[in-house]
Amino acid sequence: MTEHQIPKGKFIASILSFLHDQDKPQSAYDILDALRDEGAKAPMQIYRALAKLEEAGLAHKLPKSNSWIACHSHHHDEAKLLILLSCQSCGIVAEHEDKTLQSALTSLAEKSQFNALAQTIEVEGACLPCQTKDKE
Amino acid sequence: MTEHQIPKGKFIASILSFLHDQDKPQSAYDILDALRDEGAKAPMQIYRALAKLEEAGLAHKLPKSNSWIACHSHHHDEAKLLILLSCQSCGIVAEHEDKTLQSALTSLAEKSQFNALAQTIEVEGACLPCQTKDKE
DNA sequence: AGCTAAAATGTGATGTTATAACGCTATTTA
DNA sequence: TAAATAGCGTTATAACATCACATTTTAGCT
Repeated sequence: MTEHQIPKGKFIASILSFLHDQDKPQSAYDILDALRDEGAKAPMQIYRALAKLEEAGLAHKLPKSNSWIACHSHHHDEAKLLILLSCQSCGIVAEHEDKTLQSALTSLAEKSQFNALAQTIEVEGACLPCQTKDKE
Repeated sequence: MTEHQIPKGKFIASILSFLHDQDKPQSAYDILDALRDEGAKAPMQIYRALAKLEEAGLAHKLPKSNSWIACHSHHHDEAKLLILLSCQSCGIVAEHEDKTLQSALTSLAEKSQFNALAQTIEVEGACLPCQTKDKE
C-alpha cells in the first residue's frame, strides 16, 4: 500500500510546493506563470503534472472554480468523498471528510444501483470571517 | 412564494424545451447550435438565459462537465442540495435529493461555521446498465 | 555497454467554455 | 414624457483544456 508517494515528473515537486505556499486555489495558468523560471512553457506540462498529483491524492481540483489546491491533510487514505468548503468571498478552502456524509452518499448510490467513483465536492459559501465582515 | 415561474427572456422557453428533449447534458455551445434557427448567434445569449433558468431552479449545471440539464423533478421547493448521479460512460444523469445527505452537509457546515449556499453536487460513476455492459 | 519498448516531455496548434464591454431597444416607474 | 432599469445583440477577448506528433529519457533486458 504505497499511496501518497510523490509521483515522478519534471514539474511535480515545484507545483506541489507552489500550491502549498498559496492559501488560495490556483488555476493551471497561474501555476504555469509561477513556473516559468523553472522552464515551464506550455499548459500541457502543467495539466499533465496536475493529473498525476490528483491521482496520487496530493492535489485536488475544485470542480466549480477550475482551480487547484495542494492537499493539506493526511486523511485521504481510503477516502471516497472529500468535501471542500470554498469561500466565495475570500477564496479560502477548507478540506473535510465526513463519515456520515460519505455513508449517506454511498447508500444513495447503492439504492440507485449507481457505482460512484471517488468524489470531490466543492461547496460554495462564506467562511466565518467573511460572514461577519460582510455584515458591516 | 412564486418559485419555479418561468423567467422571461427571448431564448428561455426554447432552451428549456430543447434541454427537456435531450436525455443527456448539453453544453452551452450545443444549445447555441440548436437554437440557430431561432436567431441565436452568440454564446452570451445562451449563458444569460441559462443563468436565469438556473436561478429559477429550472435547469442545473453539472459542475464537473460544464453542461446543463433541464430539471426533471418537481421536488426542489426548498431544496438546498441536489445530487446528480452522472454516468461517465453513457452520459445519463439522475437527479436526487436526500434528506440524510442534506442534513449531514448542513451539520458539517454548521460545525465549521460555514454558510453554505444551495448546492449542486455532481457525482460521477457508472449507471447500472453501463456497469453490466462494461463487464462484457 | 548496447538494444528496445515504454514512459515522459516539449511544443505548436487547436478546441472548448465563458465573460467583458458597449451600444441599442423595450419596459417600467416617477 | 423623461429618466431609470432591464433585456438584448454583437464583437472581441479571456480563460480553460486537449490534440497530435516529434523528441528525449528511462527502465528492463541480454
